[in-house]
Amino acid sequence: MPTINYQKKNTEQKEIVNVFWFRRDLRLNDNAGLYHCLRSGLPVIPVFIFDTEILDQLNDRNDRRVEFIHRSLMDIQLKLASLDRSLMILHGSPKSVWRKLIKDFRIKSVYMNHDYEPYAISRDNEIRTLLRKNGIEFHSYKDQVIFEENEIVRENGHPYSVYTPYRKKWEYRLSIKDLTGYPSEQLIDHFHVMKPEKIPDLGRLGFVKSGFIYPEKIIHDEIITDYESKRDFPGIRGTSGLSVHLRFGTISIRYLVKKALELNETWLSELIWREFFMMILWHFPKVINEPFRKKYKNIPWRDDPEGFERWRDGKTGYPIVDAGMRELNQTGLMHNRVRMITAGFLTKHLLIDWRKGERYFAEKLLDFDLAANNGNWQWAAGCGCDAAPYFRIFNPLIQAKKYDADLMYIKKWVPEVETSDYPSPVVEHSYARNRALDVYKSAVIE
DNA sequence: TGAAATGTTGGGGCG
DNA sequence: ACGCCCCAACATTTC
Repeated sequence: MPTINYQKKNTEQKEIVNVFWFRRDLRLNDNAGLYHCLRSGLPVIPVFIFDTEILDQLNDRNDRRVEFIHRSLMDIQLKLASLDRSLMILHGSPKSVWRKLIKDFRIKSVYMNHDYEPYAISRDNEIRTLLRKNGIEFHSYKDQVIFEENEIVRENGHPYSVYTPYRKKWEYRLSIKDLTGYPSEQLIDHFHVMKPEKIPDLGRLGFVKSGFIYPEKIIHDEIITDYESKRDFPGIRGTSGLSVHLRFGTISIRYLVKKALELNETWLSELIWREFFMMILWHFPKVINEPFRKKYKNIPWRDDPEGFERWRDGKTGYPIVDAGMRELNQTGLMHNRVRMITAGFLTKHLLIDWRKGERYFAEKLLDFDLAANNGNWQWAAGCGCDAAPYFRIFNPLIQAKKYDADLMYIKKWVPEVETSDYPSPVVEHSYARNRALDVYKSAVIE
């Protein structure tokens, strides 16, 4: 029998481990990839990488998302520490960090969950190649969505570009097994025993605290049940407020869909919109830079730095628009109806390129998700798949009257609204409306 | 997930 | 009682 001498001296004492890589799935319970990893039979080292490729691009050192991630990691760490386990927090480019991990540990397999954005796909391809070169297995699982890009397609195999038939097929395809949870939390003792590592504070990551309020992770059944009747009123608590938890995976989509089936069909539909836009981005990554519908590509957007600034700072002179922008600036969130109104205002009333608004939301939104943000901005601009026709223009005064009649929302964010300090409208509504109609009409190729 | 413009209807005031 | 006008309310079309 031949002797295989495969152990190098410096790895001789090292235990073989598997690694789980946390990314957009910052939770211990019902986590598909984590579950499979913990069942692998080897001790598991959980890692998170503060990716400098992403962090270095953030303009603001006061970024609520970094703080949200930081807080979520602390929650995980607290739980692990109570069992003498530890999350490993690393900082650097994924490639350099993985090179180091490969050196420091004797890794058999690396587990993670699929991540679908273009950057994540290329990052994961690179890491997969690196691991493979080093003889390490790579396992990735569906976890972030119920159905992936190719699971809900038309009869001819092509992707949908209209929401309603997509939703119908999605609901038709859904079965109990798609919602089965992964009891990863019950396997916590399969993590490698190690001394709990201290999580570096935000300052060491180059960020500052923002006076950030962690959005609650509680599902209030009554809010979901009353969703249709209350969701359009920004002055009351009518939406679930769970978007950020979906964004970072601090809550499981399978659990939320189960709740939706129990409580409210319309709310389920919102969860399906999320997968619809993810599917669109996956199949048509060009939408990041271009309108989904080509015939909208020649709209002569106005160059209007002052208008943009007034929109950005919540000083347009339209109370509902200003309230929304100030809510965004102050909290990192904005009520969904108001997102539609503010996006419509920038694209239609100011005729400013939707990409500028998209970029601003991307910078500010705590729940920022590339697919949803892009899809919804294109919807507002009229150039997206299944978008509102361009001539559906919101009147910000009517919207305010309909959805914030008592000024609860407006007064909260624009306290000076009824005083002389409040600016006059940046542009008169009916003038702006007609201008938008004219410009779109002559620029859209029919 | 719109709003404005235009058309229609019907009740009531009034000659 | 009747026709005419006004106008609110609702419906339809248009952007």
